[in-house]
Parts: sequence; C-alpha cells; structure tokens
Amino acid sequence: MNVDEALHLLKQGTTELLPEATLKQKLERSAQTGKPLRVKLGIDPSAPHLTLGHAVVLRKLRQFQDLGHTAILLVGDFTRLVGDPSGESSTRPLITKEIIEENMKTYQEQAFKILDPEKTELRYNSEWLNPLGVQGIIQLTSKYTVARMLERDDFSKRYEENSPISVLEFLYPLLQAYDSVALEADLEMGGHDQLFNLLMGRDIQPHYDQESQVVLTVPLLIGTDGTKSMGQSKGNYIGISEAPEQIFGKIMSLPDELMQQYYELLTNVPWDEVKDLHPKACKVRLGKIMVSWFHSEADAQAAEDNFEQVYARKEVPDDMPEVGVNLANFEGGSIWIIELLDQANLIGTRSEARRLVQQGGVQIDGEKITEVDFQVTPQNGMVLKAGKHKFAKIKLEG
RNA sequence: GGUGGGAUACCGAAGCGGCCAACCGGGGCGGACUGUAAAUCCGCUGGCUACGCCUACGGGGGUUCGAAUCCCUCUCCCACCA
Repeated sequence: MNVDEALHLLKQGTTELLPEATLKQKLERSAQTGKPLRVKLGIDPSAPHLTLGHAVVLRKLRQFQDLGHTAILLVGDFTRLVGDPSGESSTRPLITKEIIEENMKTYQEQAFKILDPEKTELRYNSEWLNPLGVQGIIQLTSKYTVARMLERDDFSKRYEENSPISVLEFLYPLLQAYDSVALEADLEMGGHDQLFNLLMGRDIQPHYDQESQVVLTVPLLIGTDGTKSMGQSKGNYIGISEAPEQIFGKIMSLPDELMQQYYELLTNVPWDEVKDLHPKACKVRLGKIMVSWFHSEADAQAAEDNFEQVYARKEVPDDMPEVGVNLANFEGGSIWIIELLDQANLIGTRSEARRLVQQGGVQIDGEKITEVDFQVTPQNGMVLKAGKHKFAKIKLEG
C-alpha cells in the first residue's frame, strides 16, 4: 500500500485529521526510514470496561498497526489519581492505585481483542509525571495561557453558565499534552471530545524541541439511550467484555435510528447493504457481528437463539436460577407471593414486588397473579416470572 | 475581604406554614402493541409486618397545634465587587 492509499484509509471515519499534510510527510518519512510512527491513545482507567465507544478508536488504532506502526496505549494512572473532573460532573470519586491496576488488567485483555499485542506499547503516565515534580509542572503551566484555555468549548460554556471550573481542570490537559512529549508521539487519537486536549499536545511539544503530533479524532458513538455519547459513568454503554447475550440484547434495544452510525463506525459492512433490511433483521445482524468480534460465531448464534426464545416468542429460557424453598418453614404449606419473590431474589424491595403484582408483571407457570395477598403452594419445578425477563425455578427442600 | 444567591427524591427542577411522600421532565420499572429489549400508547416509581406506621426536602437547634416552607447556627457551592 502506498502512502496515498494509506492516508485515504486512515482518514476514513474520522471527524478531524490535522494537519493532513503533516501526516503524509510522516508516513513518507516512515516508509523511507523504516521507522514506525508512534501513535498514542490515552485511556482513563477509572472504570473496568472498555465499551463499543472505545472500540471505534481502537479499530482506527489497529489500522495503524496493520500498516506497521506502533500503538501506544497510555494509561492515565497519574492523572486519574489526581482526579479529572472534566466534563459535566464536578468531582469524580478518587480511586486507588489498586483499583487502577485491577482495571488495567482487564483493559489490556479487552484491548487486545482488537489490537495487535506485538505492536502495542503499554505505558503509564505516572512513569514521567511523578518525577516531573512541582518545578516541572510550573514550567509546563508557563507554556499556555488562560485565554487559550477558555477557548475550549466546555470551559467557556461552563464559565458562562456559572458552573465551577477548578484550576485542576486546567492542569489536566496540560499534563495530557506532556504525555505526548514524554512519549514522543507522532500522532494522537481520541474521541471527538478530546480534540482540545489533543491539540494542546501539538502546541506543547515544540516547547520541548519536538515536532508537533498529528491529531486524529473519531466520532463519538451514541449510547444505548439513543441521545448521549456512550460512557460508563452515564450507564448507557455496551462493554466489549460483556456476556454474549448481554451484548446482543443491548444491541437489540438500541433505537433503530442508531443503526447507521453503528454499522459505519464499528463494522466493515457498508450501510447500503443493510439499510433496506427490516429494522429488526438489521439489528440482529449487527448484534451477531459484535458478538462474533468479541466472542465467537457460535456464541453469536446462541445469543440470537436465546433472544428469539425469551423475547420474541416470550418463552421460558433454558436455564434460570433456582430458588430453594423449604415448606417446613411455612404454615399450611403455602407461601406469600411477595415473600416468594423476595426469596427468589427477583425483586429489590417488597414494595416494588407489590407494584409488580398489581401491574400484572408476575406469573407462576404462565398464570398471571394479580392479588397482592396471593398464597402460593410451591411445587418442584414451578417457574416464577417477574417482569419481562426475570425468571426463577422453584426447588423444594427439606 | 465584602455583598447577594443557592443546597429538594436516581438526575434535572417546582413548591416557599397545613390540601406534601412532595407538581413537572428525564431515567427506571410494568402493561398493551410490534417479526425488535426499537417506536408508540397507558400506568407505576421512599420503605415496611400496609386502609396504618416509619423515614425523608444539606447538618444541628428553635418558633408553631402543625415546617421542605419562618428564625438561629454550621457545612458546602455559585456569582459580583475587591
């Protein structure tokens, strides 16, 4: 593949690639010298899952690897320890080093479902930020102005809205920029919300006698709620290490309108090929592609079958948790329906269970129960259903 | 340092002495519908040993027959001025 073809490929599915000419130069130089480009991607180790949102960038990173370049997965362990309050929320909970390390273990595993481990460099920014010291940080802060800081969209917005911005938040992008210095990054990529931070790296590097990195951003994947970008703190994510049925189910529950974006950002299937399918079929296909990607084709098929069985045909799943019931503990050999639901762990609170019963969401062996005071005479193998998809099977004991 | 504003349930946001377990929106849950766990429509949404009881409107104290609502104080936050 020649440089122009590579450039064309790399540019696909990006929202920004700046400056393109510089990337071309870098690619050319790399081709001549045989020295791979260093491509940086920072990840926040605060939550244990990588999501489909990450998968979008990771795919892009993989393309660089396939062209022979080096991927640098940068873990912001230092910056995270300091606590990054960036975004809407003011203060993020502090987490410990142990948790970060724990998370990282699973991150690596997950990331390598997409990346080539051979061409990946895993780094922690505490490596250079710790020794940097106050002096180093002060020096760093002298290289950027408050006015430029306020250019950042979410800063200016929050400033106007009178919501707080801590000084720490100004520091955060600077430290991130310094990471690029330490890593001698040729290019840094990220979600589109990272644009400002990435550009700051460009500005800072020359102060340390380095060539500026190229900046590449990809669109933010919309989460399962259909409105906000996918993120773990927002609870609207699909994790790439989730169980096959989970991934499949979550895909199926995405709003139909999201399909185009998901196909374009996460698959090699052209949208034209699937856009005329029935919306359900379109989603099923996507769901299977995703499960196959992170698990296997067999898992994908199984997930689909399970879905059809439980949700489409509303049948009882093959396996479900069992509840042990000891009749000796109950007078007259019967048990209050609310009590039973509670024991089966199908509900959060008993008030919730009452509502569920009143609203017709509880069934025993397919019979709808509507009386809150209903007394059940348990039998072995009785199937209890609470809500749309929570089941339990009764097992007599004693 | 000064002045003013604010803190309400999972989130956002009303209420400003009894009609408040607290309007409304989001979220969540349930039901109906559907070749989707999509969309749409309807309902529910503090807990409990449940026609009653308990806990709740930043923390503590007070006024009152009665407070989320009034007073005092503490904590935290925001803005403006310096």
